[in-house]
Amino acid sequence: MSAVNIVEKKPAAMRRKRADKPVRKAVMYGAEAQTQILDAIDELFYLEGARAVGVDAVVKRAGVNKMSLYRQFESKDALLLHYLTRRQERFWNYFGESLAKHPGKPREQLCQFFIDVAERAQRTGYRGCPFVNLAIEFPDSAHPVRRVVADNKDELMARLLALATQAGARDPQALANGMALLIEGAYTATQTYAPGHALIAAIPQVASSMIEAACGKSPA
Amino acid sequence: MSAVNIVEKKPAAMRRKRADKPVRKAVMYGAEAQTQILDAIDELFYLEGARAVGVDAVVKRAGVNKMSLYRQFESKDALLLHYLTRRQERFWNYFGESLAKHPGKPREQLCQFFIDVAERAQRTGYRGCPFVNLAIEFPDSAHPVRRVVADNKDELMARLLALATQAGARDPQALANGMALLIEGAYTATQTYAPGHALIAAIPQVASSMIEAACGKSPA
DNA sequence: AAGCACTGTTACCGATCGGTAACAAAATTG
DNA sequence: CAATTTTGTTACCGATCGGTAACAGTGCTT
Repeated sequence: MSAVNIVEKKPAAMRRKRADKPVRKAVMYGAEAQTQILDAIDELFYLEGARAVGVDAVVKRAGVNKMSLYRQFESKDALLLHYLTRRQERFWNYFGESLAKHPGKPREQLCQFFIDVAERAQRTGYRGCPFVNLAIEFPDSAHPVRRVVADNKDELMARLLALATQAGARDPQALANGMALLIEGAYTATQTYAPGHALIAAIPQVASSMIEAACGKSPA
Repeated sequence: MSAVNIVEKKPAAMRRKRADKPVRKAVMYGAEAQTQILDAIDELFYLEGARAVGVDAVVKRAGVNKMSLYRQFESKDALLLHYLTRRQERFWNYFGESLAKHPGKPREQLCQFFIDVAERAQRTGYRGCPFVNLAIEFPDSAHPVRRVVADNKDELMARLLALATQAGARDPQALANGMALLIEGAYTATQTYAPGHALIAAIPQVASSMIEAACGKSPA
């Protein structure tokens, strides 16, 4: 649980059989195992927590053998980093989708992101922000996953600052700070407050009030 | 890790020896072990995480024998609840101290709480909100610790609503929601953003802006 | 056909998890 | 004093942790 290597040991046999003779059993099974493992950890680590889920649970869920896992990935730490990269892709997809709903309207874009977060938070199986969860599950700030989390948050802050500037905020950095804290708070509140608490539904209103206060009444 | 019992198995021998004859070795050692265990978990669970710390680490830190622990406490779950109650006392102490700095001035009281949170967050060994951490470490919302956490947050929300009302907010519930989200965000940001990030120092400003926007310019 | 690279499977490693049985010494009780 | 309760200690329980050695089967390449 310490060494790190984001890349797999081998690119795995990707070549197909010569023609389409009946595929017997084995070839390029490694790549298949890899995708099934990635799918398994994406779900298990998120839903049950990275610490709570052992590799035995992963291989069972993925339907592969433990050795098949360790031939594709260096260690559980490597699994964690793969999990993080996939979750990161998903996050920026969400972020981009929210913004795409209001092209050229930064204020509406910011608001929409909170609307969408609040909406996802109501869905069953929602477990908050995977980065937040990992950061808290691994208290040692020197752990490799913590760096990835911090990088993600830095990138988020940069995007927020850009949006706040475009939105015409009087103090863009102040608004970006407020948005950032609100986002972390929204994620966490979904886990600390009782399920279905009214606070979650109120997230978009709090955000839009903050934006309005920072930019002025009329949409610039 | 499932059954719960907040009370100890036995109140433990609290009676002293007849006079003050030389205390040989054993009597009322149980109570002493109890306090040392409570001190140990208060530190270990917070700093390293409740899941990561095993009972062996607890007894080692407490300087007691494992059987001494299990004669005082039912299970590790019981330890968790004791840990929570102590942390809860501490939290409300902090909360009360912040408010006591500005008696009768709810706006300043609210601001002060954020100032003090941000100050504590800079201290070494700060690991965020113990309730947040426990909620995330135990994904199962049916786990006993989750109820305690939810209760704590409900109580916090009630206090915030009272303060927001006293502060003369136009929409007290809206301000209380904002404060609640900001608090969760502040706690979490200390763990997700890189150590010493400027965002943490900016917490009080964000809070005071929000309060000002909700109450109006002049201190009512 | 031979050699090689990779596969799946089993069985295992030492360490740690939460928790306990059992016993001897000590202190309290009568 | 004798009897009982509480103490400290050791050794252990089955389960799970992350990780691996070893081997037989399979397909590809030459």
